[in-house]
Amino acid sequence: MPELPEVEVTRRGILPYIEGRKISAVQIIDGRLRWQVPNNLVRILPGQKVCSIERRGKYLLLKMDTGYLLLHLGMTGTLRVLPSTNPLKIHDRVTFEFGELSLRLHDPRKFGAVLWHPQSKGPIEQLSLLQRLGVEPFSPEFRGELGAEILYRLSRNRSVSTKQFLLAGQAVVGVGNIYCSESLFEAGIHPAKSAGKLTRPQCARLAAAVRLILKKAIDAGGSSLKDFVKSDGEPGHFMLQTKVYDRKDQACKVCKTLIKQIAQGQRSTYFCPQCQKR
DNA sequence: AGCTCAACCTGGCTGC
DNA sequence: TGCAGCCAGGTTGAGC
Repeated sequence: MPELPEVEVTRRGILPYIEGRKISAVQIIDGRLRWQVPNNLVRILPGQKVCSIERRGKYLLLKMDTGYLLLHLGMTGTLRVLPSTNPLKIHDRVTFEFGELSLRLHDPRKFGAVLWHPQSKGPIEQLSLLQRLGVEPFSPEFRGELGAEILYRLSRNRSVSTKQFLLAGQAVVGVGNIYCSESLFEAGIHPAKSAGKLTRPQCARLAAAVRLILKKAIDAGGSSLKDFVKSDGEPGHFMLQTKVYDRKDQACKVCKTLIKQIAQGQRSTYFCPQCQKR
């Protein structure tokens, strides 16, 4: 689930309950995530206030009094705010207590991450994990022609497919496997086209498509926010109605041609061979 | 530098 | 039913 829209919806969902509040306790139920969750969080975090909750790519950045708490949802992570009296569920990995409320990271596949970046190590932007990320799709730097220019410039002399170029997030962040297929369809670009051969008009269409698809997905998820605090159960699935993703052998919603599925870099790509051209 | 691919994990579905 | 095999929303890092 967690591509940029889902992470952003999560950020907005937990914000009203967590921002400005102090952590009272931390429990690491199973810290063997992508990287080992630092054990000292249990000691460091209690008493610290969540000053703000920001997002960079698919990372959530909780600004604390003495540093940043970085959270990543990986492939299967969810963050929920629950009454702290609720019992832990299987696959709950870390729980942050805020008095009567708990913020819980639930992550069956354990590809998520919980990291600590103390103020003493400098600005969060200098963290190598964040430094290699492309620009934010909704930032001024990616608005209008600037977005097209970034895609065009960074794709020059690249032999990888446009699908892999976009998914890598070096140019623009947040486009995961689902929204990558959807964005390429929206832009009418064949996923196997070499990134280096993208024309300027194609880059312009792709930049616009990325902004549109991600925005639509965020808007669709926003409607589920009112139910963000639940005693039990999963957050409602708010994935955008897809035009190509997971629609192999189904009719294209535009031209009725059958949607194709191919593998690119060990990931599935879906596209319409009629609507999307090299 | 850029590309490909294995690896990290668990669960759910398909097909025998 | 049981079980093997395959697939899944992300990202790093090794090896070429």
